[in-house]
Amino acid sequence: MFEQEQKRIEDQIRAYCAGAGLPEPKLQWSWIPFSGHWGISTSFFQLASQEAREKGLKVNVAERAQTIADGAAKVLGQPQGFERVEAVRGYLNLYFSTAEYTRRVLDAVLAEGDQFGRTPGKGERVMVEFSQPNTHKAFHVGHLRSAILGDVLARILEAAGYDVVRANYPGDIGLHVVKWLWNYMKFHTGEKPQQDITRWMGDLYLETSKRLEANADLEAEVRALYVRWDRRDPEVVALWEETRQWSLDGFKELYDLLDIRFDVYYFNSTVEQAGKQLVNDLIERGIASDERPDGAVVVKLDELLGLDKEKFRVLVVLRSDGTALYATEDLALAARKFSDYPDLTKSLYVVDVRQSLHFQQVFKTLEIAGFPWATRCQHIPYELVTLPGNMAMASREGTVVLLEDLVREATARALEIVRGKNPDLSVEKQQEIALAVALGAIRYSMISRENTKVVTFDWETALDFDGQAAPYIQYAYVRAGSILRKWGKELPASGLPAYDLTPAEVQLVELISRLPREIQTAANDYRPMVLSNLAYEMAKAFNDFYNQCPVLQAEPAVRDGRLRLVAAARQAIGNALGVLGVIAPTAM
RNA sequence: GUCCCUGUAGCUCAGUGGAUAGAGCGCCAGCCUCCGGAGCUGGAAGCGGCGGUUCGAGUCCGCCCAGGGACGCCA
Repeated sequence: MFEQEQKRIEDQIRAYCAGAGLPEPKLQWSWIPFSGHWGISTSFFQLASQEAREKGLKVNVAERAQTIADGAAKVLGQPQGFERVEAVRGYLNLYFSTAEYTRRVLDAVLAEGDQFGRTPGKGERVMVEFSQPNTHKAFHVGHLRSAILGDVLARILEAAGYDVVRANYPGDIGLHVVKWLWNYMKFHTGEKPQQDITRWMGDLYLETSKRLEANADLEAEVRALYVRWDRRDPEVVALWEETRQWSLDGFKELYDLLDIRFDVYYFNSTVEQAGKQLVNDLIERGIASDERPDGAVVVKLDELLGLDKEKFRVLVVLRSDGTALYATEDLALAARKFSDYPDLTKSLYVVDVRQSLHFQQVFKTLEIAGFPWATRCQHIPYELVTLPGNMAMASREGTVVLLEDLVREATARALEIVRGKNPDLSVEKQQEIALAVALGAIRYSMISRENTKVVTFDWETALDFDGQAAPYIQYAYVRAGSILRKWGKELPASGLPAYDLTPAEVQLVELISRLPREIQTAANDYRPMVLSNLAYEMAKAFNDFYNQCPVLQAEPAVRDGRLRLVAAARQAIGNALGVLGVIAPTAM
């Protein structure tokens, strides 16, 4: 937003350095770090140090940097668009004309409306694969991180101008499914889930695990059933298809609840054959070694690459009995994606960090096999959601917190508060708000930290709506809307603020102005946290402003400026929440 | 054994190589005749260790310590 001014200043400083016989400066700008001040800053330490080296001088770098900064400040004088230039402790600080820049930022936000922060199309298509749920199992809080992280990543990439394809890869076949079918056929024939489908499926899975644990002899029956599946026994296939659909229906309900959608579903069961073919091709081309019947089919990556130290190790691509592994299917899936969408510039996999090596191996194998798109595949790892005591959530152990339970508890807690604060609202409206708050809080907890950090789930934190959490941001949004509703008229026309802005106001405007840039950063680094942090900071700055600066009671000239600021803050916070997939309510 | 991730306040986390390391929770003390107290103000409290690079290191490099994870037929 300030590129032109910055460029002009840079040219002047360069000219000054050239004239003073100094080396060419690099000029890295940063924001003035003192809150309540708004402007850009650069230091001359590097330049001073470089000069000393080149000229073989022994100087005090800090002093020399200050001298250079002084000189630059003198040359710049009072540049247009800035209200103050200072050289202090080796830094050159340029303070914006806050009135002018504030007007510029607010005008941009209000003109762009819900597009503010978003970047027009880049013409690049990216696929994000996320939320790979196993059918016939429960959907618990541990599964939530991939679903939400992937969804938010997709939203951020879209906002940053990418054309995003959202892909789901359900695990719809495998031993866990056959076990479930075995239990169903033996003990539950004819039963159908009525409501809470996913819970019902999960309960049956847990029951299955317990039965098999209690009696090891039953494994033989499961194996027999697996053989029937492998032969595509019509009865088994029909039951598999029917029960799989129950799971998918259940997942659909949960995704709808979470406002998560997919453009394409790749089912695990549909890439098995293609995977085996691909492996055969690798064997023929000498990339994979067929060690059957004594061993499996493997790709000796380090050997193929001529590496001395072990790095990629060995990837098993087919079992010794010829059946497919996860790796078999992943090879085919990657190819399928680029066959369906040849123009993908990136194929992202949002999968937990434990599979880092696996994906490195798969992608490297594809690269060796000569697929030109192999280098466009990238794993986006994230850490797990665990229970206190670093206990993993495991369906077969039953040590899980179900998504349904979390949403229900959180909504109940939120509803209590909403009722107390908004007794006049209809019950439906109260419930709607409570759900928005609950879902927002859940979402935020999954994306407000580094992807590589473990989320420890505990009920107390999950149900705490105070402080650094989505409800705090939603609350700031509601308060801003409340002021505008009370005002009830058109926004005042644009103009330079006719008063000196307080530090709180400057801080708020500055944060708002960052939104477009931070969305880009979040997209480039695949780090939603960058945006969730900004959203929180904007909300915090708004609450500061709200407490310190009366709007409607202020004298008209001040009031008009602040009304535009409130409207812009509301817009920016709302847009940020939108990109995070958090509902911005009108009351709460 | 090899590789990856993590280590910042009592707890949970931020912190583009740059100025005074910031939030939340919890604790203590305050703030509703004033636009919504899911809020605000103030207070106590911190970079795992040792070296190195650099004008400058929480940040980069090396080694160590601690926790977690992955390492040929689980997904």
